[in-house]
Amino acid sequence: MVKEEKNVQENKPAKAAKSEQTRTLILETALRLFAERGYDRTTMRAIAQEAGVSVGNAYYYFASKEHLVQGFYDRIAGEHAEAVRPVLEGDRDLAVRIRGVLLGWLDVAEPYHRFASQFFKNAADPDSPLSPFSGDSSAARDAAISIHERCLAGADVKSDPQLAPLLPQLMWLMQMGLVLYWVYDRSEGAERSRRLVERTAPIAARAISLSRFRVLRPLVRQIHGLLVEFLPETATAGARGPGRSTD
Amino acid sequence: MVKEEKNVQENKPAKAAKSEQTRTLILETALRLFAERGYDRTTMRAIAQEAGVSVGNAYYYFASKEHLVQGFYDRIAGEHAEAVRPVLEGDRDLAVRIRGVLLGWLDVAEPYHRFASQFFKNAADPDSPLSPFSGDSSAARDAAISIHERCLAGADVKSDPQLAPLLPQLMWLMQMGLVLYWVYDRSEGAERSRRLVERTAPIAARAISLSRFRVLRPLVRQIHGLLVEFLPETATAGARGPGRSTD
DNA sequence: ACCCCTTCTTGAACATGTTCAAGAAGGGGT
DNA sequence: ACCCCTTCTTGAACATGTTCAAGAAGGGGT
Repeated sequence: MVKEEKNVQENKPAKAAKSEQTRTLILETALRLFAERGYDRTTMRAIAQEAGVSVGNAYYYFASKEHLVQGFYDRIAGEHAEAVRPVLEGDRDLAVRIRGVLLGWLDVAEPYHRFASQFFKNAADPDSPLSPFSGDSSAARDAAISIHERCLAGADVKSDPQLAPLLPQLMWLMQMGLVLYWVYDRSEGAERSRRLVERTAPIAARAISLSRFRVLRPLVRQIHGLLVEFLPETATAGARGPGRSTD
Repeated sequence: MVKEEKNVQENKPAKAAKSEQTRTLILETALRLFAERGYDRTTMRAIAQEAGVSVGNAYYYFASKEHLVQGFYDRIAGEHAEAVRPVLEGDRDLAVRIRGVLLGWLDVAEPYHRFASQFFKNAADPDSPLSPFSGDSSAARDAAISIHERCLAGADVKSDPQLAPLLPQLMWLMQMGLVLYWVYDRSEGAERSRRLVERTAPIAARAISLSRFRVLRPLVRQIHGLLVEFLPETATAGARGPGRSTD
């Protein structure tokens, strides 16, 4: 249901359905066990047993334990888009909107907080398909960037016109920073991460609206140049790790 | 030589020397093998065998394979401090100094670039002793922050007086961002990372010197408040992940 | 010289991610 | 009905980080 035909070529629908069913069963079982016991303490043997298949079969559908986590990203991205809808249709104050989007993410991600750090271990590996910059993650990434796009577009703030089109990606980077902080955050209910959002959102909003001031013109131009060079040109262009283009 | 008496209580010097010798032998062997074959492809068995000790003995001195990498951090930190000396005694222009410090790090780290991603996979796990925020990393972290301290202190730039004491840690965070980028950077000779430094250093310098302007006063105050709350109070205070204090 | 306590050292055993050869199931062409 | 080819499935075997009970080594107090 979430994604189809990845490891498997196109078949007759009936056949595919059966195969997809097994695949989904394994994935769902894995995500459930991850949530129950955490990533490290969920063994491939346990997943297989719980799903009623053999270990080898799990590896037939998923190249590694890490690949099982991809479904987690897609799920969070979808739920975030959903949760954030009222915010985007509500207040036009940028600080409020940014705050809502980021807190919304924290809400959606909360159930997975316990084992997020173990996911993240893999995400930090550029070679991992779980890396937020990898091609495999582009769907979730584009969805997130588009949220920030709408967040900015619906706000009553004018920013530097040259900078404006780059801001959604910049906000996404900021969100990645938040995610990083959140992963490390051990406080009750991710209290400190929420507080970080509360304090950061107005700063970001203020910085964005200040970007039109004359004193800041040279700085803003410099930042603009930096972003043009180092951000991928289009959000939907797919995988874009640093230097990937030169491989 | 690099660090003493960590796992081992104080003993008579002679005894300690022998123990320390074994410890060092294991560490050196491990670092050599890491450099030769990469982290993942160096097994604990291989390290033990190459060092002429038993696997169990390696675990007597190092709590885990990851702990062996700590030596790598210390080494890089030391070499960086060394490499950066001429920069800190040279030009007083802040942009030049920041550029020098960051490029210096890239130079020092270059030989390890190939394996960095494998190291960092573990470093991103907050529970890992390799996390740059962990207590085990505080020595290397403090060394790095102190470099930025000297970098800023020796520059001919006046920044907002309230913000000034927090800047070294902020610069260190920025450096962590660079490290993250560098880990992902696949370009020849980390070309793109170097370019990122070239473009970022003047921006950082400009932002720092702009921090005294009146228009920016409210923004700077907000940022200051944020940093006071979210940065550990003293660089040498030891482990300080988010919320660690509440555990 | 001897005893005892701490510090080191050992290698087998364990846990768990991953691979692999073997074969079962399914289905299409004849 | 039968053959063959692809798709699935199996569980034992493998690789490798980590633990542990056992004992060796060393040295200080008597």
